[in-house]
Amino acid sequence: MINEKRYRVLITYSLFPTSIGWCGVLTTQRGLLRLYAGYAERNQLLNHIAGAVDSHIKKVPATGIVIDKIKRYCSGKHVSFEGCKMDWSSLSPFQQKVLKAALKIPYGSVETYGNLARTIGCPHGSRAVGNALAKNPFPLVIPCHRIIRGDGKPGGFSAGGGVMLKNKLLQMEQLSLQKNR
DNA sequence: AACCCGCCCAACT
DNA sequence: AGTTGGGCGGGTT
Repeated sequence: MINEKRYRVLITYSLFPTSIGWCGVLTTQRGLLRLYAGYAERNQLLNHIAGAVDSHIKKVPATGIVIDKIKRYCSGKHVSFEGCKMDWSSLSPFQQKVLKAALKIPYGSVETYGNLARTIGCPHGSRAVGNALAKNPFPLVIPCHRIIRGDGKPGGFSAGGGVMLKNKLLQMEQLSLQKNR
């Protein structure tokens, strides 16, 4: 449960619609705390956030560099999220390792769970990698949708929208690259 | 410490 | 196209 007292910081939230559904961010002064993406209804997203947060948090306008990038990414642009400040404080060392490795997968390309496990020095940890990615607090920004199964199937996707959204994002990235060739 | 689960994988059938 | 056993981190009791 997300709690301002535990984090010892103020948390604010913003909601905004995109072409892949309603998105939202939770932010502290340390940076991005949570990112939600792909909700069909604004209220679904609101309920989800309300269920994850243990205190009253302040709503702020959906502006700023990160939100801007998310909006541009969702509209099919080739966006780099490099330089986005994120609050990693609630994540285990293993999860941080997995997510930071995932961050290096370039726009428009994919990697398998097994290969990612190998690159972080955990050769038989594919399933553990999947577990860590399932709890990715920053979908889109950390492109967990670019990690697929070894047999070519998409695998799972726990962010709003599920595997449908995962496929849509991959397709969107392919299309964007083809256009700019 | 034991137990269970999960965005998996390779090697089978 | 299913099934099986292995493998791993993390949460729960």
